Amino acid sequence: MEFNSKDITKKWQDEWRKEAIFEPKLNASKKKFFITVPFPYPSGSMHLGHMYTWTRADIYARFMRMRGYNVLFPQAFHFTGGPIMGMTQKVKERDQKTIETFRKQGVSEADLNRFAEDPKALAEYFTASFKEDFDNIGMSIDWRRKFITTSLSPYFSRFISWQFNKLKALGLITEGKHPVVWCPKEATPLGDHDRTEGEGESPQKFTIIKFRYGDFVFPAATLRPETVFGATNLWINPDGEYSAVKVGAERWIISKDSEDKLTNQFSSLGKAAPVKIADFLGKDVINPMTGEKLPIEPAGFVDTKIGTGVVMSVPMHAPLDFYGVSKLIRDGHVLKPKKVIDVQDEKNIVEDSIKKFGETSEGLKDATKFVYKKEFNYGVMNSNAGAFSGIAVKEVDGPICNALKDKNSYAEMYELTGKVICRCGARGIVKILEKQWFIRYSDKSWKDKARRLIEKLKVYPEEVRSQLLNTLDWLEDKATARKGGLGTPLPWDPEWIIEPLSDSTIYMAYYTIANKIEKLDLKSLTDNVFDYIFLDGKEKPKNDSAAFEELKREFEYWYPLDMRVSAKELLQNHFIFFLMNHAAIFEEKYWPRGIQINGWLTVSGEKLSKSKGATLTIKKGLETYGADQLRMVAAAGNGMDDVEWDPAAINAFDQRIGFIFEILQTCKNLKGDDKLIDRYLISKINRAIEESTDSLENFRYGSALASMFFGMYNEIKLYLELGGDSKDTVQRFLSTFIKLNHPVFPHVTEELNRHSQNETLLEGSAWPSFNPDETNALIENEFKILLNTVDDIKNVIKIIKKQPEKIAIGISNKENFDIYNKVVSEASKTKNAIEIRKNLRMNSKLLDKLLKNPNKLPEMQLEEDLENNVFLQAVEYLKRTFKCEVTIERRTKEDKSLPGKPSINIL
RNA sequence: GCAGGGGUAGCGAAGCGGUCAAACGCGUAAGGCUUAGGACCUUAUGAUUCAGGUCUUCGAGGGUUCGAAUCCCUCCUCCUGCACCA
Repeated sequence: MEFNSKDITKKWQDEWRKEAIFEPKLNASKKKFFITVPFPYPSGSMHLGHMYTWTRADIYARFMRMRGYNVLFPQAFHFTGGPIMGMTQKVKERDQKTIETFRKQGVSEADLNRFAEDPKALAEYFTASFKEDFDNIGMSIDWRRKFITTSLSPYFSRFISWQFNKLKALGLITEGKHPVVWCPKEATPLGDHDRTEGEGESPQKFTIIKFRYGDFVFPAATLRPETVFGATNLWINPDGEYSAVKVGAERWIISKDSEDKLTNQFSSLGKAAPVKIADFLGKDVINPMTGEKLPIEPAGFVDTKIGTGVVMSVPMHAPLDFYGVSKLIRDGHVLKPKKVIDVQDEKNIVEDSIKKFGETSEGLKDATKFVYKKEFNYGVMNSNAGAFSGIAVKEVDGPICNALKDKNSYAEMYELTGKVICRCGARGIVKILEKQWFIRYSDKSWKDKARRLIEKLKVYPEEVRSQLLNTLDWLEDKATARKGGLGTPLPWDPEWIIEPLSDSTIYMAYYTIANKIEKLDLKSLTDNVFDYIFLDGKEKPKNDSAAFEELKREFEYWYPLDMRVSAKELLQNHFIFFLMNHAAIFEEKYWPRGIQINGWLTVSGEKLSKSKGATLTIKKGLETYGADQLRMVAAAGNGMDDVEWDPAAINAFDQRIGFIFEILQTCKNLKGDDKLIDRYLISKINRAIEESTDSLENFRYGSALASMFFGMYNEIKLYLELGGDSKDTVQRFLSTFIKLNHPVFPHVTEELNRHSQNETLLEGSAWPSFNPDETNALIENEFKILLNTVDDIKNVIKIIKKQPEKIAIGISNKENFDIYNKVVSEASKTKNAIEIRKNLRMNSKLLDKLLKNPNKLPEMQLEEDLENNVFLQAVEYLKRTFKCEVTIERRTKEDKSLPGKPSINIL
């Protein structure tokens, strides 16, 4: 009988659906397990890269189902934000690449026309396409709970409104201003993906210190306000163009180049009038912190494009300033440089660093970096810093800025960390958005709560935990709404639409009620109702109370979320928000319990992108390879490793499954008795159960596969080769193999299971249990010795280059075994060969040999009889392998035989 | 720049203080099967030796230890994220 794994896929999918196995019901007597994957954007066809993460989740869902859990694995779709609108726009503009991709994926011209008109049509088309692909690849998803986001889905929108009202009531939403990278031509924020140049560049805050000269203010922009105590003078570029600008009641002198920039950052900026900067040279300004008079000096190195074009000179802490000031002093100016920061072991850090890096402009730049870093990390303010003396540089920024504010000498501005060019060609600038809604992720007590959550969380792989905790440290407030795109409006300010990373943080709770809530009257769903359902709100809603009670029971049964599965790029954004929002809104008992982070599926080392994805769609993959075959790819990775798409590996699957099927059919005819090899195989079966259970549980699917699939396959082959022929053992093997592999290869294993006269579905059947009493390390070890000996014999035959007539294998004598076992027991106490020899007090060649290499001390006890029997029972196998007479003898006197290493005589 | 994670055979990887020349998979080679190819089966796949031996490797360099791919330090290099962008 032929076994075609592709033909049976649909059959079993239908069977599972018919039994509604993926649609779990509340069952208080059963442990539940709730697992999710972040919802996808249905803005194109699903490709193999998508499949990777979902398959990993599905394997877990099926694994837990077999272990007796009531598993909920729902899936919704994200319509919020730009991706879907973006695609619509591209179709509308007839973007060639997009149109081509869609056509390849089988989108008709009529559909394309609909997409151009309506983002919803596009999203719904691909939602259906995703769902179909999910089903075809065997995802055990509960589709009753499917929903979409945005105001297109009023019930979900209501839920999001509740969430945001809740955050606001908790004081976690504020309104404020915010610097963004901005395209002046398109008048929109410039995200990384909108740039042709300058990815990763961001606004950097500069402190502006106001130095006054009469009515004028010289605003020096600096990254290091703490050095103000050591300022000797100001620098301006004598060849630069400068202007006087009204800022409030003040008149600022700034470079002409910085006018535009500041216009976007200061709403109160007045008209600019050019000034002759040379007129100010040599005039004295007042240092607001020290009251000292500082002269304005010329310097060609001042870049009028950076900051305000006015620079504070701090020679003892800035190599460039040191260089300039030294020159002035040589020319007879009276300037008195002073140090305000001390760093241990660095007396003259600026001078030394200039010597080290050289006086070229490149060298001075490097020296500057070096000094900044050193002083920031290790510096302490000294007595020249007055009240700030003794404070570490790291901590002093805030207090000094406050002091400057008190003296009305503080302002701030932003500068890009590098050049940014928009796709439209315009050069990006920093703009301060004056009115913007924020989630206060910087809130310290909120972070503390989140920290507690993360410490209790199960994290796979474990390394991810420290990354989450570290992310908390730098996490700042996040803008949470914007003016355009799809989404749910902010309930109190509906001009603003909640952005995608913010409306996807606690929606897993919505899954628990998604299949029931839409039957209720939308109008009845007040915030009080959600409070009642999710937060145990005191106030029991009056209308429809039975229905609400039911929702509450569902939530309380299924929550918290047990596992969230996703790829590594979401870790420091989505996951951190997801965890923080749960910490803020839900009671501790409903905090998430686990997350899994995986890598990507790569092709020639690169992540599957939209363009590559177009050719590696699920539909194509299913046609070419089959569902279980694709699933095997997802099971290849451990931890956060990326997995390379390797279709060649799929051969290994078909071939081995074919072999298992063959055994399944022939094993009925077996009639043998139990032998040592049966005990060996039973022991190995138990090892496979133990190992693969542990690996699956920890999302180490690559290891699980090596054990339960490849490992078990190799063991049954060995068993049969060594003459194993017990029907019971083989059937035991088969049923274990089939069950262990079911989470990864659900279709094929159901088929194999049915062929073994088993009428019940594997889905829902019990996971094999590990029985330590059936393992036998001694026997396993002896079979390993047998195989090693076979290798040795082959090796020798190769060397002597002749077909042997007879092979005599000698098992070592009792005396040797005794010595060997004594060494083993000593070696369990100490690995020190000298000590072992001291403890054993005996002379023996064997002992010398065993102790020769302390790295290779024997670790496992051996039994003479067992070794003898294993070889005796393998005689037929040995004869077959070497095609000659083979004898097994016990050696009474010394020959080359050692315990665990029989002697070989080839004649 | 900051934070986190990696660098092991031709490739993907396992091992994370002691039977490690390195599981498992892929690839490659030889033989078998076949009209032939594919598939499949068997064997080999660090170097050297030619009676089961020996030597050398785990990004580079130092250190700790009887013993290090595994622990510590320095350096090189790759990947991920750094927010209004999903």
